[in-house]
Amino acid sequence: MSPRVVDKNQRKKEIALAALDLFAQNGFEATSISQVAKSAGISKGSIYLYFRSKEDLIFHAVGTWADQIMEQTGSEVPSDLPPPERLRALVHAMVDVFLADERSVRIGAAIFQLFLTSPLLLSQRDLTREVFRGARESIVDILRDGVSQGVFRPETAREAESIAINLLAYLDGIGLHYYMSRSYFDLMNQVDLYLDHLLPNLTDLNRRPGAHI
Amino acid sequence: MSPRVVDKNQRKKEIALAALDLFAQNGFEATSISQVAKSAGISKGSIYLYFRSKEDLIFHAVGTWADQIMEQTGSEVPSDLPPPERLRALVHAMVDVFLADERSVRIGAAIFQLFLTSPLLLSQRDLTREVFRGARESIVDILRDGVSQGVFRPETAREAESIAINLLAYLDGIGLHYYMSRSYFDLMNQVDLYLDHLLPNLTDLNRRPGAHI
DNA sequence: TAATAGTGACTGAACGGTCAGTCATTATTT
DNA sequence: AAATAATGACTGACCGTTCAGTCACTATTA
Repeated sequence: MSPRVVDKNQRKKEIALAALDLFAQNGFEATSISQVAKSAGISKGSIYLYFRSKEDLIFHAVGTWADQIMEQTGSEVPSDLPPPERLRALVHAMVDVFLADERSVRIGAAIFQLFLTSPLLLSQRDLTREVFRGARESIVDILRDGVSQGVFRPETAREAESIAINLLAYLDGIGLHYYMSRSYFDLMNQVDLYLDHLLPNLTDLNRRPGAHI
Repeated sequence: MSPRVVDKNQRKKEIALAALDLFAQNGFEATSISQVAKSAGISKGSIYLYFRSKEDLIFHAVGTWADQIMEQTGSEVPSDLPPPERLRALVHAMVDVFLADERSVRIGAAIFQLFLTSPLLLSQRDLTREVFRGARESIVDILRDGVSQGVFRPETAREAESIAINLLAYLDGIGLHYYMSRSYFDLMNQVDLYLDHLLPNLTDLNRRPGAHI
């Protein structure tokens, strides 16, 4: 029935990954379909055998990227550590997987801008929000775990969501700043400083909140 | 002998401001000169009487925006407060001026991406780095001031630069996340939580660093 | 005052180039 | 032969940029 058989899904993924590299280098708009085709070693027309439009290609490229990030981060954190160290290990894994790879930061920045400028494009199935939700839940789990073990202050459970939101926002911010002013500061040192300032607030059982003013 | 005279600089600023709105909405690349001309109420050709190129227009638009931001932020912080409250006031001012205005966050995000994808374009006179430097120095000044007044721990002086870097990175990150998932969390609450977790580390004179693990 | 000459702001058509997307054709398999 | 995969020339739209010409206004002249 059918001649030369190609694994459509596999090929789709290959093209998406080739596209992802170009997107990371030049952004979505500045990357042309012709470039993607050349980089993937196929013709321009063939792209449209696998993707309905450039928008569709962007969507799938971002999707495969998000999958990779989620997979890698999750598999790097040992689950038998005490909560404070587990939190640190998770953050380090996030930095290793996401922030230490310039390509990922570039893609992240491009996605951010896409979100801000044309919300309709990605918000339909909002993939990236899924990524953030996964990361946020991992952090909240550790915090709640620490409270029930008596290692973290009880208030931490109530603030867990907000703490996670701040932590993830910080990581994105420091990643952007890092690649804007390369070699200006040490990325991991900054991240550890953040944790050094955060953790005492969670562990010091005697500290009264708001006592600093 | 002489025809109608317009204030070239004034007109230039008007066009730049009109362009800025479009840039904030659609990003730099997706905004065409025709759109800018239409929005500014002049013809396409006239743009090139005031700017050498689109790149030149982008540069001036970002410049006027940066000037506005710097001006507004600086003028909002009373200088006679004790350092901890002064730091909080400065951060609040930054949030008010920069983060509470969606347009500014959008422009910021666009600049970030421009930096990452085509560093040559803006890095020539790197305006935005100037903005960050100004903000960073304001924070460092407050921290050093607090140490010499005996309100902040002596170590704070040594860490001042790193603390400022983290704070600014956090603010950018939380701003981006805020406008990505609108109405999901309260911006100022999150920022105050960050400060609540930071300030005790600066003020508690008895705390030993790194004692949390 | 009235006519005119001189000026720079401004215009919009046009240009070369690039883009996303299409489709008639060819290559490769069963 | 039949069916599908793959191609790349092609299209129309739009881009940034240019430029010859127009216009509104003013200074000078009569």
